[in-house]
Amino acid sequence: MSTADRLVTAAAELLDSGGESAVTLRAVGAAVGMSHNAPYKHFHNREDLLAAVATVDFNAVAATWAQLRASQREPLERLLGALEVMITFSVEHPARYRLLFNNPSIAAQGGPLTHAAHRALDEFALVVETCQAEGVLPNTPSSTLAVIIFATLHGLLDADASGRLRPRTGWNSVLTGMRAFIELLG
Amino acid sequence: MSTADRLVTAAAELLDSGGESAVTLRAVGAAVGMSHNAPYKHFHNREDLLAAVATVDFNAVAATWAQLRASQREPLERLLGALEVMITFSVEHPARYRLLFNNPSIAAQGGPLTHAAHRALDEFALVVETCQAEGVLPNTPSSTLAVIIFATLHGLLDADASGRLRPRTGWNSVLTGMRAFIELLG
DNA sequence: ACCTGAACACCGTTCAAGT
DNA sequence: ACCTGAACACCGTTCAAGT
Repeated sequence: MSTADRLVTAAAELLDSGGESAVTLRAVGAAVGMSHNAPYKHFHNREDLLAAVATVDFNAVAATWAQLRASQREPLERLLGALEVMITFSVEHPARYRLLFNNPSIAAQGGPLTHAAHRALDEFALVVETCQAEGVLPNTPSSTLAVIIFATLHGLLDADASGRLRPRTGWNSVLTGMRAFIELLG
Repeated sequence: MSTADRLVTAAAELLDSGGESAVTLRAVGAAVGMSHNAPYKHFHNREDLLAAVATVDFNAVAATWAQLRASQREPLERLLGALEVMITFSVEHPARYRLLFNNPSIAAQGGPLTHAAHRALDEFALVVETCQAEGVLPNTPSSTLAVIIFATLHGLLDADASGRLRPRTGWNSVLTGMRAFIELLG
């Protein structure tokens, strides 16, 4: 495992355990047994390191979705499965989820991160397309429908993270809301 | 205008001009001609000051929506108008928008902020209800439908802020996407 | 009650120096 | 090429002191 990879892993673990503010270069350096200056030999700055974490996570999510697409489950089950992957990730790694979808300054970096984000959303769009081909979802342009569905998912996750979802809807999970939403579409 | 109000106004202006990182207590203090320590006499800490900005903004949005509801426009136009209010706010005050809907640690503070957020979302739900009564929107429980619509709006705004909306959909604005979405519902 | 200025324990980042 | 340690210019927050 390269030093760069170990730094990214350490940053991801710090995000999980203490949130974004816990990811100081000093803490990252200490986690890999180096000085607080070591990250600068592998990343341009702190944001660049965080972007590397996001890139890894986008690729991991995309890979999970690709696996799901290759499975033999029913189209609608595949879509709900894809949503569940994202929901689970946001629950288990809230700070890293925010890095993926709530951080304009990091998204603006472009480069490999943008590429990974595109790849992930393309994979999601393919799952949506399968549902459309089977008549489970309306026949609007698949790229825009995928964006709408994903936007709704993200919006519900954010509302949930802010504690504004449960008291208002009574839903026991974001997935319950997404089921209701997909039913509205179909 | 009380010192507390001036501090909140200064913080809001700093958010607009330089984003959240520009809101240092030293900058806020200087903006009102006081020391960097003055805010502590009116707010518990930096987060508390930011929460006060969010509270003011939630109330302003709620007031605009209330005005819209009292107008004599068509139900669907009122809904689109309500969406446009939020879109405009997010474009003109991106950092303050993120404070309202993208900041779990601030939302978790509870108190007047949570109250203002509820008031705003209640107002939005009433606009949705009117559309349902007129048969423009499906007849699901209005509180959950309002949450779904708002979640989709927020998701599209976030995708737009991350630069991931236009290249994928070609929509010239988030409102275009919301029109497509509402058409899907109706 | 409200405000100031010094002080403290942090940060990210830069730079000279080492291997 | 990779890494270290000192240094710099910041932060939020605390505290003693003033009015």
